[in-house]
Amino acid sequence: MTIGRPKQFDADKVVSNAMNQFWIGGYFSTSLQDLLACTDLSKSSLYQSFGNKEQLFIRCLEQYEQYTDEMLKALLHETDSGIDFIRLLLDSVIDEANMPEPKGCLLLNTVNEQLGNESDITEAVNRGLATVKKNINLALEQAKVEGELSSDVSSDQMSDYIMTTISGLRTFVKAGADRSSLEKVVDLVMTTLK
Amino acid sequence: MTIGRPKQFDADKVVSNAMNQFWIGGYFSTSLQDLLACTDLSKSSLYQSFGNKEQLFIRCLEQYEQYTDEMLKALLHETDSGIDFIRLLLDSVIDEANMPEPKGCLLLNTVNEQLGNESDITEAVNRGLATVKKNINLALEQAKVEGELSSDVSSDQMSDYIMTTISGLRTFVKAGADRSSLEKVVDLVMTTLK
DNA sequence: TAAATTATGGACTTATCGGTCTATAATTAA
DNA sequence: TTAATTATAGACCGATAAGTCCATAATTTA
Repeated sequence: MTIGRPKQFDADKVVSNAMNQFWIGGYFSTSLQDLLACTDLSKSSLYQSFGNKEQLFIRCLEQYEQYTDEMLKALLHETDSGIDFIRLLLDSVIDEANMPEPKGCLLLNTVNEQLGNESDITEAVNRGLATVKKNINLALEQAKVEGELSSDVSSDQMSDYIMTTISGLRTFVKAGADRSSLEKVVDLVMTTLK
Repeated sequence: MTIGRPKQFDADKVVSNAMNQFWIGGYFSTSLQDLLACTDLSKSSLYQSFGNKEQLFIRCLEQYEQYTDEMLKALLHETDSGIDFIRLLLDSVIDEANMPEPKGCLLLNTVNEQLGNESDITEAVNRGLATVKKNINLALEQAKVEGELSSDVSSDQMSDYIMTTISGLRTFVKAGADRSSLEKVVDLVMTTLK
């Protein structure tokens, strides 16, 4: 048994709250004050339990990766076809259009923050993006089996392409683009999948 | 004639230097100290001549828009076909891949900074993006005239699509993606243009 | 040369940043 | 009940942020 006062908080819940704050505000703009407020932790507890802002952020990125992985796997599982999965994915991206403050994707947001030489963060982000890509790859492979996608095309190349378009769409959602114009872009992207 | 000591600096040159600093570091992370260093201005001169950081930034965005517009017009003029222009444009985007610190596009960088309610900045960014899109649109119209692009496709829709892919490519350049994989994505994008 | 005008240098202000440290409260096993 | 251990609150720190202000230097016209 461990000796001493037990933790007064659930670490996963703390990370979850911090993750949402980082998601909304970004790494740089999220202050320690913000983190203390959304986690209901004291400064000492946060530093003692999570090290510092950067280490907490990395835990948030890892939790985000895990959540996203689960979400994508569930979506693929409940979708009839791999192509439909891609379509649903792209639609979900532009669902944020015309919303007051679209959050986008925490991983892509972080890439675009240009954090420079914070290599630990960069690595966590790239692990997360690789996980997303893997799920897209799975969907494309499934589409090939289903005969909806030519087996000639490289799933790897195509999943890079889908990732790229998702990223672009997310940026234009943030730029305030109309949903209707983004829908037309999605239509065009989907024509590539055949 | 104006009375008093004349300005000791060229305003356009100051804006140009500041623009480069913002381009490298982003709006948020570029401090007044950085701006004073790269412009060789004193704090008083900067505030007296340019108002504040935000107003200076907006002038930088406008200069960036102007430079980019000139650059794109020149490129289109010296390119044989509208399709070649698009290809060259996409290639130039991924030319930054595997470079130590890719700067990307100042306008897209700014969108991704999520500056919230700084509406003057948002407007300047969207003006700039509209200018870029207009040039892409011109190239697509030219491609139609040249018979390289079906007149059935909507240039407006297609230029939104090209803008989206450029944005996505820029993000993945920053994420450290290989040039070779990005080239394959560009190949896939180009197949849409026919 | 004098008066008017503008540019400039730099001290100063207020706020906030991430992070440290110490004293104390809480909880455990023995 | 005591000793060990951990959690917590909050004062404190140095650095830096954007921005203000005033005295002074420079240049003009008259």
